[in-house]
Amino acid sequence: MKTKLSESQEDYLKHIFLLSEKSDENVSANALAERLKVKPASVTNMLKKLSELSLIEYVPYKGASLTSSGELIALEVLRHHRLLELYLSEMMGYSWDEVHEEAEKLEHVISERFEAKMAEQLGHPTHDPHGDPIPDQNLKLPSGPAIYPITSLKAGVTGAITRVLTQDKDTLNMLTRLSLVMNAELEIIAQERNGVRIRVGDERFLIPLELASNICISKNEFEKTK
Amino acid sequence: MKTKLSESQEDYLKHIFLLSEKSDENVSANALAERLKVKPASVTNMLKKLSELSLIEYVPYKGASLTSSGELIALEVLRHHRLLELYLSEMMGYSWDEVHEEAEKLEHVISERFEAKMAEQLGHPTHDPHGDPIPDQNLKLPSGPAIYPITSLKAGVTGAITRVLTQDKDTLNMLTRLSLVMNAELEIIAQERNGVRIRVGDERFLIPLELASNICISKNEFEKTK
DNA sequence: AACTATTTTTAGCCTTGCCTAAATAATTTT
DNA sequence: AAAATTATTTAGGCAAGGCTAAAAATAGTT
Repeated sequence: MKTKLSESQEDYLKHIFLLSEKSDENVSANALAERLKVKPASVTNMLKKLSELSLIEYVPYKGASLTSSGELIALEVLRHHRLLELYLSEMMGYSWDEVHEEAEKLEHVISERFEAKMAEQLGHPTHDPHGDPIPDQNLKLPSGPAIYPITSLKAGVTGAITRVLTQDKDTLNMLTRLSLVMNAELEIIAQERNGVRIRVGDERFLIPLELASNICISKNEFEKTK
Repeated sequence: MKTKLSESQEDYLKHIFLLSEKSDENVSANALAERLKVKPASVTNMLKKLSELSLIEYVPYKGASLTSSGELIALEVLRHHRLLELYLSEMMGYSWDEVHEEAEKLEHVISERFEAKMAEQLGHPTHDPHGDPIPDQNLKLPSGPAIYPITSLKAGVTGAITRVLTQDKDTLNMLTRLSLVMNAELEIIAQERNGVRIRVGDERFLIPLELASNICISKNEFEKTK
């Protein structure tokens, strides 16, 4: 149980974690296969191995969920990944659409020392460049202020972008061109059947639903009346 | 021929390069096996594959040497490795006995972009923390000032440490404790049968031959007589 | 030149992590 | 509830890159 896992195994655990976050249900072989760009049969194989190692609970035909030790490993990998994204972005001049790929490779390779150095130099940050939360040294996820996908907010609400739930390079690049970057102020103009109409500075956009559901803001407080 | 090599293949090429540097002869399966902590039979296998790929010239029982395309790959890996060592040391507060291990893993994983960013931030350096030369963007090794292992110098010669040919953590740590670090000024007191007697500051040491042959200095010029 | 010792190679096996094709279970439709 | 569709698992294979044991080549000694 002390043996170091393969990169592949770490990836499986990471994506089981990420998929569980969304759905609360057991993670299906199919969903994993799609994520990992691998055939479902290969997933079944790996799930059996991870189950042997007590890193997941796996009931054939019923999907998998992490055990607590599996979850710790997933969080460790996630911490690596998100610290790396921020490090690349803050310290090495990467743009937010470039960080994901590089982090994806490095996350399995860096030492605890490297992780600690990054965290230190970054001032023990709580969120990466996409607003994703970074587990702390004890692998606890930070409890940030409430954030909302812009699809869930009423017209008139304003707030700053705090999270963008995609790692797709081209999408991120597109958002950059629209000034829809981290911390950008934004107003919800209207929810419509084909998207969310918003204002950013002087510009107005109609963001298609699929994209809009990935953009999250923290609502501004009502102005304090003095 | 465009296909990316495995980490293992890259390592073979790197170590063939490093071994050729020393001896000028073909690299033997045995020497490689020892370096790579692998059995000679495994080496033979890999040499056949690398030969297939025209990355080495391999004559059974006669050892291997790099082709020019194999050498380019070795130099690329070496550039990654040495830039990483310097980056870890300069930008992340690693000590020189810690950098090797980490660089060993990262060298196969970082992108060209990462390489370029490091080089840029470090001001396109020519030597790593052990004084090893860093191939430039075009993979040319820098031609530095002449350096000499302290075993090869006469009594009375002084100079600054410019290269230390070991990556052994404990040896490096020991050298640090003795203030035998990069750029330290040093005087050769005498060559003796059991080692080289030297002075560093006020301290005098007798460095065993095996270690001494790994420590290189650039000789000080004679004081200009005005 | 012959014999011994050392290196190197061959042959066959193992594990990891992927694949395809076929079989089986679960789910949805009619 | 039976049939059809979809999801999952089983079975058998493949490539990488190690391993061991045995055979063959080279080198060193007498």
